Amino acid sequence: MATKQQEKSQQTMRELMGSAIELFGTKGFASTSVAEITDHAGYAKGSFYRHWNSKDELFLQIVEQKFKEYRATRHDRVQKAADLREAMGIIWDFLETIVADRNWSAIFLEFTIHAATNESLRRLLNQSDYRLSDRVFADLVRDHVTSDFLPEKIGALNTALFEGFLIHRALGTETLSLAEVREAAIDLAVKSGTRRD
Amino acid sequence: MATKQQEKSQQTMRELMGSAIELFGTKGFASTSVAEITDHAGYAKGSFYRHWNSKDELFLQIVEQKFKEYRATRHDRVQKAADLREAMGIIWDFLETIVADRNWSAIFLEFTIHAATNESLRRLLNQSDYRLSDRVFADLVRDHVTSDFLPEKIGALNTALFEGFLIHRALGTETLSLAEVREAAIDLAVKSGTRRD
DNA sequence: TCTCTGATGTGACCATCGGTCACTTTCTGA
DNA sequence: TCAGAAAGTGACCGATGGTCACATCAGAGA
Repeated sequence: MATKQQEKSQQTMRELMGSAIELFGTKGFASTSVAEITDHAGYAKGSFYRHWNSKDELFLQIVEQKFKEYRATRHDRVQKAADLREAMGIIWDFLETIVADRNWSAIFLEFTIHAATNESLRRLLNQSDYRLSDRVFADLVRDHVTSDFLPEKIGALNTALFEGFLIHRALGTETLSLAEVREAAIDLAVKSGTRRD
Repeated sequence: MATKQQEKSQQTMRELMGSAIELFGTKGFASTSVAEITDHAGYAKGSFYRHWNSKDELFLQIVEQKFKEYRATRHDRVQKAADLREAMGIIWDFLETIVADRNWSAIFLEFTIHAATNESLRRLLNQSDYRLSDRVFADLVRDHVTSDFLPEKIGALNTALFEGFLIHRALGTETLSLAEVREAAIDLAVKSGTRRD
């Protein structure tokens, strides 16, 4: 179906994206220049802008792809939870998948803050394809919440605690382990999501 | 004591810093250029580098000053707490002082992430003069912790939740109110800091 | 009062950045 | 075969953080 030109174009995009993933992954978003990405892949800088309108746009595409991968390794398990605590455990298994991608969790954080000062980028990033979404979390726990605490708020508390932990890690603070944050977050969710007696 | 030259130099620094505080406060750290800061204060760009070695250095100085102000409005009350819950309440009064400085809490976040990728800047920022410190928090709650959960970890959980909330706010997510985060954080601290029965 | 020294102030200059565009090369379909 | 479209190129643009040779000025010693 695809013509030789289209094939070539997609091959170039793959090469540039591979180069970008490698460089972003080692140097971060801001510290990696477009020229470095193209040089490393053996192209001229202009080629980059044939395929993407901006560095941000390529990065968003990488984020989307990475989150798809994360979800692929975890998503099949999310519906089987019997209660809120188990649902939270499955959610934190997913979050641990992200943390395991050592460099990238810090780079997501970097890009998130970068996007916060840009209206349209911020709107894009708030979509669930590009980020942990309060809404997605809410859908996962909704059936198990017996209190009148909104499921969305449980999701928001969890993502806040998770991203706050990422900041600590990015700064090299070793006070908290992931396991401890996980336990605290789950306790918090169970406490607020269970009807008080 | 100070010669007229020293006087002049300090006056210039004050003017440049005032200009910087105003511009950072409205446009953020990255989006404010050194040339803008000096222009707005009526100096040439070179003058800036007579007084500071970098844009980062000036910003650190501003952060230090601002945290000193925050502490000044709150610090006198911290020792009076009767129990862990009350100590946490006082700590969150302090955190609310920071949140109340609407733009700046977002800008601290921006600079924190910016500093995370720079070894020496990161080390500096981890000092308590420039940041919420797990250690300072720990000292405030230590006397009221009856479980064997480390006070430092209580501090870290709190700052993580707080800074995670700042990310949500920076992205314009309105799911959580500050009051709700405060309540969750205090519950979390009381739960983990109180001996289980 | 004059002069020398060192601190303050200046703006042209530098390398680098994200992004643009006129141009060349390569491919496609009639 | 050949015209037009798409892919690839690199000089160029304006803006950035930072530098530096030079100008200006305050103040101590003569």
